[in-house]
Amino acid sequence: MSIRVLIVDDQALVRGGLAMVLRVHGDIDVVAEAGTGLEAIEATRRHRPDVILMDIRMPEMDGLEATSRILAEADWDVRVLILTTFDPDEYVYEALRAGASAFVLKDIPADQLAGAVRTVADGGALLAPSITRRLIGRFAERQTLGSGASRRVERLTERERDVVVAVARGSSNSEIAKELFIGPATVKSHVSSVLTKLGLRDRAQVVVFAYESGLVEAGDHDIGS
Amino acid sequence: MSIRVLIVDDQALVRGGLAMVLRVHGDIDVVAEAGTGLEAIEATRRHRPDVILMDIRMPEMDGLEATSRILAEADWDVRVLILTTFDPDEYVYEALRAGASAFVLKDIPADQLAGAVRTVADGGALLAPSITRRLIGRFAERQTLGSGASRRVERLTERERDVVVAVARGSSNSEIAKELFIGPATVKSHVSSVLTKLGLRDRAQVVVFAYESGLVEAGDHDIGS
DNA sequence: GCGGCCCTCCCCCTGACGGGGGAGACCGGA
DNA sequence: TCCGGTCTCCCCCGTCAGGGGGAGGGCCGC
Repeated sequence: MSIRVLIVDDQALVRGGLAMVLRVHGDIDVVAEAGTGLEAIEATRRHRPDVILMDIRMPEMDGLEATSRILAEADWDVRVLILTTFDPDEYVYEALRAGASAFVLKDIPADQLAGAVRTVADGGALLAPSITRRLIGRFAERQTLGSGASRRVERLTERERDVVVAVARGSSNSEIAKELFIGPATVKSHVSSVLTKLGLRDRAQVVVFAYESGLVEAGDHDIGS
Repeated sequence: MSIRVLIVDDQALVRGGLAMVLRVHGDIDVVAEAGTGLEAIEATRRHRPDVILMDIRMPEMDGLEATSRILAEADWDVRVLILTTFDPDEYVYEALRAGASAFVLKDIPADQLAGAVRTVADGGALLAPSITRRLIGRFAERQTLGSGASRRVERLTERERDVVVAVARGSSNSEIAKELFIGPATVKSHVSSVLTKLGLRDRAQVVVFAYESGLVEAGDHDIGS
């Protein structure tokens, strides 16, 4: 069964070129084209494509907005491949947030485009090499930025780390005492030694330290009701 | 000028196959092979390759450890392309942390391998589609997880957000007063309304909220001396 | 003009937090 | 064996944080 593709770009010439490039592959079927975000939504509803090649800069709703809306309302498996000329940071991150499965630049060789479409239709994801590089950079940074701080983490005893983690969840001393099955006085003394060892002043700074050192990570838990 | 490549894999047969696949491309020069992590380090020192195809599972130091060490000591531009059979999560993240530029599976078509080597040599990065998918997933999660919390952020006034950010740096009320050029009493009242509006108890929980909602991000600032 | 919201600042009060110092018990290494 | 580190807990005490309540001025919209 062939892959049903929708091409979205405000330049008819580009759409035609892409369609031509893709049609030579027997397993890819270009079912429709659209020139604006609104048209893309409409065409998606009507033709129910598997993969959408989406440009970003377009009149009447850009590709990112269209992507969000399409993915929000689609009740079948549709994947969006962002295909753009430039690669400004914000676009990439917005696109990924919008739910795009791929972000490739228009300088991609024609033969690789078909491969990209297949990869995306297959449930895979791919990014332009330069973007992958930045994403990895951001990721690796998150993992290593605590290097200065994590050296100090090692000065803490195991129990002290337990207390730090509990503090970093927003627990009070008495709550921590219950969590760890020890007395409140013990928690106090642990907190005190943590403050001394890390050169911090109060529990709020302990929370900051915990996040910055990677001891806890955003998303590990909820806060508030 | 051709790309100098070092192939590291504990199975001679695999090394031979990879070398053969790559040698048919005129711009790629396989300068050495290694069968263990230690040999990889040694071969890297001697041959100074541009790109290293690195297997993970090997006797005498695995590929991740070898990657870290090589990148730590190299005084020239060398990039590591991890080439493995499986793709367990931990390996990927460890590999990226170790500084790898690419992570591809051995099921990659032969002709794309050369392209991957060129991409990496060019300063780009690439990941197997399934891995890219997970990485994007993690990234998008980071961006959206604050959705529940960020709705509550909107209930705060601008000044209150200023205070929250300051609190999330570990500042005391009097310090915040100086930072914002207002009186300590004003800070107190802002903090109080923040606590009320967000349903929190103390400033430590405010810090947690700030990180979890994305109002501040790990890496935005340092803590302690 | 009036009400509502925001920002600014004040009072008092309670309680949790954090500093200082000490102590007993356990464990592992010198 | 004794010493050092860790974990447990105690007391006293000062301070800062947070709750409650109030107040004046500025801005905006009705």
